[in-house]
Amino acid sequence: MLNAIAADEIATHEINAHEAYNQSQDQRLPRTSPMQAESSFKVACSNCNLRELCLPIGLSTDEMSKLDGMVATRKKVKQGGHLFSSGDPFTTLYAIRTGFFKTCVVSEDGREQVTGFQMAGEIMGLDGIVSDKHNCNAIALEDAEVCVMPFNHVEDLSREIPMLQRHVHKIMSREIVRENGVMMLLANMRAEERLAAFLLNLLQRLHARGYSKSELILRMTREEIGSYLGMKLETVSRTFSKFSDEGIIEVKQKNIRILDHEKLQAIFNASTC
Amino acid sequence: MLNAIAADEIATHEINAHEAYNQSQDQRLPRTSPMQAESSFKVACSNCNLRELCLPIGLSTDEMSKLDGMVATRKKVKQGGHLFSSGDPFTTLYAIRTGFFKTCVVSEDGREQVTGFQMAGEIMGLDGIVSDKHNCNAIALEDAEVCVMPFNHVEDLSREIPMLQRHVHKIMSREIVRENGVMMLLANMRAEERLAAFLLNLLQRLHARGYSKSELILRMTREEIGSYLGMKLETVSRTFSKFSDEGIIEVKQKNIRILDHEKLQAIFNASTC
DNA sequence: CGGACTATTTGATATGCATCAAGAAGTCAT
DNA sequence: ATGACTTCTTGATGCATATCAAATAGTCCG
Repeated sequence: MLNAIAADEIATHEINAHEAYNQSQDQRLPRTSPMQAESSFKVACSNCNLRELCLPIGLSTDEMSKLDGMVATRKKVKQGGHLFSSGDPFTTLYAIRTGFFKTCVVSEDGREQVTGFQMAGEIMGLDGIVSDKHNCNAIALEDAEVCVMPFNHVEDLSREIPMLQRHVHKIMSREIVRENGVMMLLANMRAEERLAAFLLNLLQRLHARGYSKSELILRMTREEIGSYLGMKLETVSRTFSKFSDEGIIEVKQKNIRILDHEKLQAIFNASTC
Repeated sequence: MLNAIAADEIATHEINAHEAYNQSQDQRLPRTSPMQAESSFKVACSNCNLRELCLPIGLSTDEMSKLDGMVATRKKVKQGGHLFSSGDPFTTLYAIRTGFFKTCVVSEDGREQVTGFQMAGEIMGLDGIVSDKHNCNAIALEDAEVCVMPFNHVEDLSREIPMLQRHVHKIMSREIVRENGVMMLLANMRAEERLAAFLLNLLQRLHARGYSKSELILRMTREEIGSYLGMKLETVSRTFSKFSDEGIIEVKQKNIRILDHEKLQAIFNASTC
């Protein structure tokens, strides 16, 4: 049933991330860590507290040390900055360490279609593999840092470490399944259902990273939400207001508090029953 | 610009297929070949006249003979039959040899969202990798035959043959990019633009397989088209009629003849300018 | 061939969301 | 803090497509 699809596939971006993060909630995102001079520290996946999100689990220490060669370097991107742009030559994948991104395609006249929002532990750049150049823009919605993983390193290591090979395949498959879910959302759901699905998806992904299930800060504008969900910003705003009137959520600008998770879920489920 | 995206990515499903097929148009699809007892012949990619669609180009004969182990067997699917269903354990990918498929997700009450249409040379089953079970149904829209490629064979061979590894990555990336295009179509375009995009996409893929650029037979119903394009079957029908009235196409049931390719392209471009 | 079914077309009407518009709230830079 | 800018909210109206309905065409099978 659609519900199952949505709960598992639309909404779930990460496997095992949940468990991993329940263990160490208070050291979760070192966004405000005093150590800012990362370049002087060794860039090592083996010490990274996001490795449960990015990497396969159960690697031997030997394999793990090989993997440390995968990330060539790190890169910071300021809010509003482009990590890569459509047409850029594709050479590397990126894993988000901190921050929040959107990926989008922009037409000549400036209209944009947001194709996804990405957060810590998620991989960007997969769209570039097919034609050796990027197919979309990746723009930071807040100051961010990413791990730069040259794609031929990834491929070389994948041939040596079958578990990594499988992991890469799963990441790509997951993106395919996610987009399947978005297609369904765009083709079949009404505005309220879309927004409910969107919020539930964000909540779940954030929860897997140790954040609250009942509160979130939107990093994107109403217009960007609308673009992603195939509706106009006014409709996004109205729908937020409607949810607010009905006591389902509390909206204070970009701060959203979930007052009635069940009802939100019910609105989303409505589309499937 | 959107046009470029659409022309290259929404519309293009295959690379190099075009060139390959211009060379040997008359032996293209052996659908009506007298040799029906395939099981008695060796299943070998190296002799397959679809290999330019499925496989990387430029392999050595040594690599090519290794590859012959990739396809374990072939499988026939009758019109209306399921190649696989949502929830089935995932073990293999499938390459279409002959016939035409749709992939879709179905909700409990029977409503379906078509997520794609697949034809000869295209790969199905990628959605199953992430969770080791299939995430959608693959249903034959006409009698079909597929090559069964156990996924662990594919992974084993990928580690030995870097060009195959890259090829597998490209196929998955292409699917991601295709779905990006569909998202844009669903979120931004109006009915006429969607149908124009759909027809142009089919025409291009068929042309790459040696078929006419100005004629096609729809293997799917209006309802299936509508599901894919996020519109109701009545709207699909009306839009066909409109195109017909305007002299852009000629519609005889499932037979479509393109009378004014330029105009069709212009309708599609309209969405991007 | 004939009957039952499915698929398609076309018309009339309803509706959800887009569009247009204007003001309010929030943010940023000086 | 002040003004300029962006983002957001809310209202009024219009339109594209959905919905409901019925007739026609095509297909399948005994």
